[in-house]
Amino acid sequence: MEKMQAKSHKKVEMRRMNNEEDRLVSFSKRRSGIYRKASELSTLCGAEVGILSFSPNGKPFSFGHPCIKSITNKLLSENHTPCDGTQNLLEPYRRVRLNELHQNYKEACKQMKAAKEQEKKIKKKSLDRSKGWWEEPVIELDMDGLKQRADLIQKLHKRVQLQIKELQTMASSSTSPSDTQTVGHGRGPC
Amino acid sequence: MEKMQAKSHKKVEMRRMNNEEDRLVSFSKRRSGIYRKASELSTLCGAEVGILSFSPNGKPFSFGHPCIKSITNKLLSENHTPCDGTQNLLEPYRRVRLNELHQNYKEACKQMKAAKEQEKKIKKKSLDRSKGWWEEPVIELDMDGLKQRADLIQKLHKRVQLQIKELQTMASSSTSPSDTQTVGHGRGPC
DNA sequence: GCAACTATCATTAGGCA
DNA sequence: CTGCCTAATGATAGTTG
Repeated sequence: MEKMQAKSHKKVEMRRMNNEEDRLVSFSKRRSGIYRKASELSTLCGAEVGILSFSPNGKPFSFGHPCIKSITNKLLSENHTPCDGTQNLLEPYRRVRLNELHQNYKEACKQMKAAKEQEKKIKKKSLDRSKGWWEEPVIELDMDGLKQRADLIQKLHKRVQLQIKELQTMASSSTSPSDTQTVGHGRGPC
Repeated sequence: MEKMQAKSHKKVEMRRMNNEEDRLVSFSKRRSGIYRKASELSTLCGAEVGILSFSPNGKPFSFGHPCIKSITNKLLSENHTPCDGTQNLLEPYRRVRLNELHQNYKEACKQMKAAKEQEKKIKKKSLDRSKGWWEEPVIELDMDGLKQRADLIQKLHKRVQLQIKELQTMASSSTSPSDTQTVGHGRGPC
């Protein structure tokens, strides 16, 4: 069929697209673009980048270079001494304290990761590998595997949750009562 | 001063830049670009995006739209019913199980957030506000405040950690022994 | 849904402040 | 580290398989 002179695109307004499908398509394309950018940033500059996003439909995606896990770990453990000749940001003393505080986060993250791995594995079975190394859709669960796992963890979870609630209470009473604001663009209620 | 005919840029090779300063400059510029892209993605498509990155020097930056916190929360709670007419990905039954599992993660995250908030507040005091609403450097801690907080949390942490370790052990024994691999680009050892 | 295409728009390297 | 500048590269809307 003869190729029509592609009308190419107009300047796009920066506001929520009206058409649902357009939003999804644009999301896919632009997400790819951002992943490429992030990858380049990492390669060119030696930085580490992690991205977590939700599609308009609420479908979650994640990206990491070298991998999401190392990003989250690095955020808190900081056990290595990278190219920090110039930065004296976290002194050893503070770091020790921070590390201890952050253990909680790391450990809990492992649980999440494990769950996500399972989802990923299942999803990946029916996934085209050549799509791109950087994309890891995290959806759709294996019913049986997850149920077993959830039952198991659920029991433990209840115990842990009690402990954590205690921790929450004491911690919040030692600081300002309303210390949970974040910056962000603040489009909606946080 | 007369403007020199800007030599403009050559095609850039996709490999780690040799010059350290170039890397830092490029990191800043490209990071800004990625943030803009993420913001656009969010605005145009109604998606939620969170980005965590480390500069070549290890300096951490985060970005979130509408805010980082809502992203991490949304990842796990999923209490709302968005535009999911087409997706039947997580059925109610599975979601309940998942929610319980994810409570752990959320609670632990709160601790982290609280700590990060504190860092941020302190840092923000001496920070140029006009730089941009989307950037939140998370560095440099308040010695006294953090110490107090850390001492408190440390005690509780130890108790919780024990519980979590149990949870870890039981969980991993119920799945494959080596279930902690992640995808990512895998540049270095994960 | 993604892949290819291409005319247009958008980002950015490099230089300087 | 960021902003401004310009020319050059890069991303992508709109369309077709």
